[in-house]
Amino acid sequence: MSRTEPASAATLPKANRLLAALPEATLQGLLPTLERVPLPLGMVVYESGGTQGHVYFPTSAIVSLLYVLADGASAEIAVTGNEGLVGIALFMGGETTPSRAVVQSAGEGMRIRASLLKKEFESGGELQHLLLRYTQALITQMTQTAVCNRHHSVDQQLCRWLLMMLDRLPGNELVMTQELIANMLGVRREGVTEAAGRLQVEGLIHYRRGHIEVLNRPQLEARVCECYAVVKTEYDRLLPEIRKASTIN
Amino acid sequence: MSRTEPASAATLPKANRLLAALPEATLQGLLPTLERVPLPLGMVVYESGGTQGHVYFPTSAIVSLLYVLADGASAEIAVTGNEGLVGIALFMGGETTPSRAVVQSAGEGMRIRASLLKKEFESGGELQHLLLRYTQALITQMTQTAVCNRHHSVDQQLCRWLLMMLDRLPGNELVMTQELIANMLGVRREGVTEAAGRLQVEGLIHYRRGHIEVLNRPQLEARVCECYAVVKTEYDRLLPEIRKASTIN
DNA sequence: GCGGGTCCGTGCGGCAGCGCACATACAAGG
DNA sequence: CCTTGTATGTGCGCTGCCGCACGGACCCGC
Repeated sequence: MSRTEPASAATLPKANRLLAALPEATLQGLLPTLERVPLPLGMVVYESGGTQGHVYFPTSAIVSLLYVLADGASAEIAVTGNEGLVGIALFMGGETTPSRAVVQSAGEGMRIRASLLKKEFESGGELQHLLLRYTQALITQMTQTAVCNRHHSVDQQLCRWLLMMLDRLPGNELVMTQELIANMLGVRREGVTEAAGRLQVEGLIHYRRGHIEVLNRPQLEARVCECYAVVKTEYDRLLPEIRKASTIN
Repeated sequence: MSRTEPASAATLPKANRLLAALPEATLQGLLPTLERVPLPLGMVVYESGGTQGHVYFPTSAIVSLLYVLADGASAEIAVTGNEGLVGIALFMGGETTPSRAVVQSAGEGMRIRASLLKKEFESGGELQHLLLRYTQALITQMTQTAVCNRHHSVDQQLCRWLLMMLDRLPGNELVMTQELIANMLGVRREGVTEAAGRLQVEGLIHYRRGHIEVLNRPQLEARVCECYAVVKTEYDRLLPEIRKASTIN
């Protein structure tokens, strides 16, 4: 909102830090099918088991990988912002996954035809290394989610989730209802209401109808479980190229 | 135990279905550092964050990827038997992961120097495709673990865990204490005792001090949550080469 | 400025799983 | 055969989260 992003075709890809980390020549090779796309809130980028022709690189949007059970219950598996991409199955060889990708925070992204990206990937250069290291970072996020689901309280998980979103947003306010957060965490809406209420009483956040503002990030970090730091450290270790100065604490 | 496996260097690698699926020429290229190793119960194949020079292909052993929290609590992330390999970080580019790999069921495996495997991987042939598809299958197992941890009961998770072990064992008896199972599932030992007791009363399993025998697999499958089938279906879809006739139900 | 849809707050009963404590039973080795 | 270490059974109070129900508050658009 407060950002004025230059819209030229030459600089926009750089808004995704994974694309920005590519050698210039490689990026040029991708340009033919690289296109800017809006990613509105709630858009289903990939459906579970469905095949899709494009790989998405969020620039300002945030996309969640969500698993939906047969009975309708759901759980977030991982989150991707402008540090990553959505659609690893398209170069890992499986074409699809049993999970759904949904836009959680509206914005934009770049997309590339899967066939072209795969061709570049197969040529085995820096792009391949980068995407594989990103995939490993994503794996870490997924495994840590599994552990966190098993052992940590809703309070802790809410803190973790807020911090992860914050790392992928320009400001410190997120547009998000508690109902949606509950879907992501796989808990009751009331559970989120109570946890968020506690955080608000202590002055860490302030919220109103679908908006959450983080007032005291350090306190949030003091209260979160170890899972957050583990994932963040792995991202920094595996993908030093995408480090974003503004979120290094 | 009841199997008589020929020990010749020419056929032993085939006991790992991932190795068996490789083109003969590729397998030949790996032979120089391919060696048979015992994998005794409790052996730590990889330590969290540690670097290791070999990638392991279990032939008769079962290895769990385990995450151990700072307070000592733990949770299993994924399981690997003779359908897979341990050490994906060594070709994904990260060298290590924040999780531990522990032998859960004693047996043997083959190992290869990581440098050699990585070199073959980088040459981009069928081996690369196979390992990447295996990695995607493993990702599915991890994400499903996350979902299962969030939404399903200890009873259901125990069924899932038993079936996964069964798929990777020659017979229908596993050598495993309830304490260890509890560590894997990330629950109390007593919780496993109670869940296993219920299964025994209904005649699905029989156990005694560290041994569990599955008596009625179909009933176990009827009682398990959907997570088991999702993962199994993805393994079959992504890795048709490694399909094992004896466990197709 | 008013109405209706969405979002949030709260209360209540219920239950699964936890942490703890201790009793029992089994297996292996002297 | 008996001891010892380990594995399993059971009980109890507690807590975190669930499912449900409903009241209240906010915001947007007419």
